[in-house]
Amino acid sequence: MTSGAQNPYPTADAGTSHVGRRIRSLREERGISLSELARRAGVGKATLSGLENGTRNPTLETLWAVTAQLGVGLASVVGTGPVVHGTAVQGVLLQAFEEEGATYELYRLVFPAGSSQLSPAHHQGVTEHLTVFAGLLRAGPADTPLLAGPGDYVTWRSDVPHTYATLGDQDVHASLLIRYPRLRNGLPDGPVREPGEVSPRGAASGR
Amino acid sequence: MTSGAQNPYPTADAGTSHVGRRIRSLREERGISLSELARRAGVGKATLSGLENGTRNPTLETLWAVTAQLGVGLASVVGTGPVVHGTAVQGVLLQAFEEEGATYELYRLVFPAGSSQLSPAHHQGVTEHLTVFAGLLRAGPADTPLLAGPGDYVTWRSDVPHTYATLGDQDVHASLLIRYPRLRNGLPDGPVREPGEVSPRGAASGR
DNA sequence: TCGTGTCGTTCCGTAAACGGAACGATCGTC
DNA sequence: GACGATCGTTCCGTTTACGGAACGACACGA
Repeated sequence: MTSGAQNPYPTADAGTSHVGRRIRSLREERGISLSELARRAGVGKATLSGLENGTRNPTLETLWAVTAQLGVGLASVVGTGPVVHGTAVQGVLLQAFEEEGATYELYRLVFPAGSSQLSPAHHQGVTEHLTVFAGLLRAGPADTPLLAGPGDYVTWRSDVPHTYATLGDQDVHASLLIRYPRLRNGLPDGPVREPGEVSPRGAASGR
Repeated sequence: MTSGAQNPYPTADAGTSHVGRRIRSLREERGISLSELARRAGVGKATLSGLENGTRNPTLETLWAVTAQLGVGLASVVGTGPVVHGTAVQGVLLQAFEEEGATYELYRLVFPAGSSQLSPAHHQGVTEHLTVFAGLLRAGPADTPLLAGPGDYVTWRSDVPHTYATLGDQDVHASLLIRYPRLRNGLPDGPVREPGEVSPRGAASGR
């Protein structure tokens, strides 16, 4: 891998240097020197120096050793996640859960007012579960989108193309839970329940 | 770094293989083969095979290339964060924010009923901001801890040793925001406001 | 002024992560 | 059953990230 050939990451090449800056920042906040951190983490000064300056392409093990000494998780230095569905929507992955029958990914989404977004079909059996916090959003399968306002919960099967479009002049804030069922000989386990409906505000609230 | 010599990570050695399992899992959920993912990500099949099986110690660039093709952030495969303060409390870093004057780290904490925890002093100027969701918790400076119930918000300067102890027979769920002010010639900028008080429930609610 | 200590960077030989190719295994298809 | 395609693993030469040592820059005391 000479250069980030086809890395679609927003700050692909700046990625390494961003991690370096973040680590240097964390280290300086804690008031310890490069030499000291290198000693504590059990890595060479050359390694840490190159890492902080973005001139090296560090190893997972190196990153673990360093971030553990800084008392933070690796996740906090590599950024929280990528943009989910293209350009209009800004979304970051907050957390991923791995359960017996499926993997869940929780995203925080912000749709700028007036934006719309078409997302291609996911793999079979994948479902999306969206809760709107603010604004008005029309989302769901491209042919039969659903309308959701603050507090509303919508869900649909995302193995077909689906859309997101804001209504009104307000930014839309929402959380999106994507469920990837574990494949069993090519066919997914059934979803939690049959999606394709709208729960009025509060009905799907956890607490 | 021959072996995870002094890596205090809970699953230090299992870390690499955990990342590999997670990536394999994500790949299989999407129904694409190892060869195909390697091709799309622009990495060698040998690299991806070794990565998924935990027999290699992948590079940051490799991880980026692969996770980007899987449509997830690097953070989602390396786990969300480390245990915060030792053994009793289970805590994961949800997100880290980098602002002009300070860095913030947001943790999700669960204290098992009956547990208590002593945490050493942080660097000067560091403050902790804790919101209790469920249960009853006594937390704060070791000499003058504060009491907080569901909905309560407590804050203190953590440049002295501080404690956490549950009250009652209920697990305590809470969020903890740690603020690391940026150092200016060795001295931190002032904290947001003078901490050391308790806000009654609701007073500090974000939403 | 001259040590003396520590800072972060650079140099260098070694270990290992990298990509490409070859490999056996497993599936459909004829 | 033989063939072809593709699966994931293993082998191998090249590239490069690694730790240790040497380096100049700077701060502090004698």
